[in-house]
Amino acid sequence: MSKRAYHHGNLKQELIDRGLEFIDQNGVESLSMRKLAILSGVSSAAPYAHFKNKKAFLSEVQNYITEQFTDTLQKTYEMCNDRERVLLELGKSYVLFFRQNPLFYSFIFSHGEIDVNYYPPFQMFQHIVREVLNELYGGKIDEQSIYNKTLAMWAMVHGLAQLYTFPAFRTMDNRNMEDKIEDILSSVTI
Amino acid sequence: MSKRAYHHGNLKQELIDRGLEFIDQNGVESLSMRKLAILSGVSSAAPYAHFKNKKAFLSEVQNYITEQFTDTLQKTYEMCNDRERVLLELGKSYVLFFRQNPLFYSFIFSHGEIDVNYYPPFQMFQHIVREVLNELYGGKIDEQSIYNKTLAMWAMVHGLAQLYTFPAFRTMDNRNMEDKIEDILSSVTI
DNA sequence: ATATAATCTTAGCAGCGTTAAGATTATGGA
DNA sequence: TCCATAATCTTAACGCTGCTAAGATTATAT
Repeated sequence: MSKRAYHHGNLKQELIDRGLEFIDQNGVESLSMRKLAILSGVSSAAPYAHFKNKKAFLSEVQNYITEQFTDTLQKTYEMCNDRERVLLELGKSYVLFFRQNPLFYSFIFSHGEIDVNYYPPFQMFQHIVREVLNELYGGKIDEQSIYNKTLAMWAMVHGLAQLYTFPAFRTMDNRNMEDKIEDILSSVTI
Repeated sequence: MSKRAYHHGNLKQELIDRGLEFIDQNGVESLSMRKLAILSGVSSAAPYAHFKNKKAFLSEVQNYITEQFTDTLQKTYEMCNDRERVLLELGKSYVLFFRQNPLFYSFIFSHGEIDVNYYPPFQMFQHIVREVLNELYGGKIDEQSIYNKTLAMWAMVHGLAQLYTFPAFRTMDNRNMEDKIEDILSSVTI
């Protein structure tokens, strides 16, 4: 594992980690495989022993972020005992994740490869909306209505998440933000 | 104006037009100034007589698209006589614009330069939400509540617009889509 | 111990954004 | 109408990029 070793020992993971860091600070646009390689103390062609091409590399970084994101939402869901507030808390968690790392948002969602119906964060919304509606109106809600309301709520939260990645919203501190997000989300009703 | 003229005559506009076309078909990622120049029948350095750099060029294309988008929304607003449906129609118009040109969405919104408070489409939402609330609850609505509901509605529509640019939603025909969008948007209430 | 596979370096290709220097053409004032 | 100047274009070049081929080095598995 010495610095002068011919074999790096952990290059693949280091490239991913440095990629994450770079995207977080500078965005994908200016990321280059060569820079990442040099940063990792390795020649500029070395990454191609681990990734087919740049696209495949970025795809792995995307998956990594998506996992972190999903875990964050999952923890929020598990930590919330008040069933009336779970949708609100999930929304706040969703928005805050991308506010903390604004450049992740466009990196993840700009290359349109996700199928929403199988996207874990969306499925979580679906699960919760069903819970909420069941509690409100009993068991007699049709599936179409659940799906529509899920889409509506998810779209609102998702749109708000993008909104808060815009520069005009970067000055706020997080305390204020949480309250504002809550006010916005609770200004409409399912 | 002949093809062999040393001076193109209309290069700046042709570059923008071809840029629009290229982004619409292939996305920004694979756009290069050199290709655009060749496509326009001109040497690869010619564009730099009209644009400071690639970023400035893309910025002009962005503005062009945003103008078209704003005009589309404006026309929808003017054509809708039923005041109870104007918010719904605006939302549908918003979503459909980017569904017709999905690659425009990420191109416009992925580089986070817009200030929502001065973004014409957002201002239109604000205007309409104020109208609707005035009609519903009279003139006694506080500004904060209007702003929150505007953000909520805009975020929902904006998020839905992104949703419908994803591949999984590209198979639907437009008739079905309009109905579905309407169902989704009207599944929540202000 | 040795064959094989994995990992890395070096060198090089074509394409990119951009600039400098110079050629060509349009424009406005004498 | 002529001409200086500005606008527009070409050619050539720089350093950067993604990526590949060929070969060097090291790990692994029999």
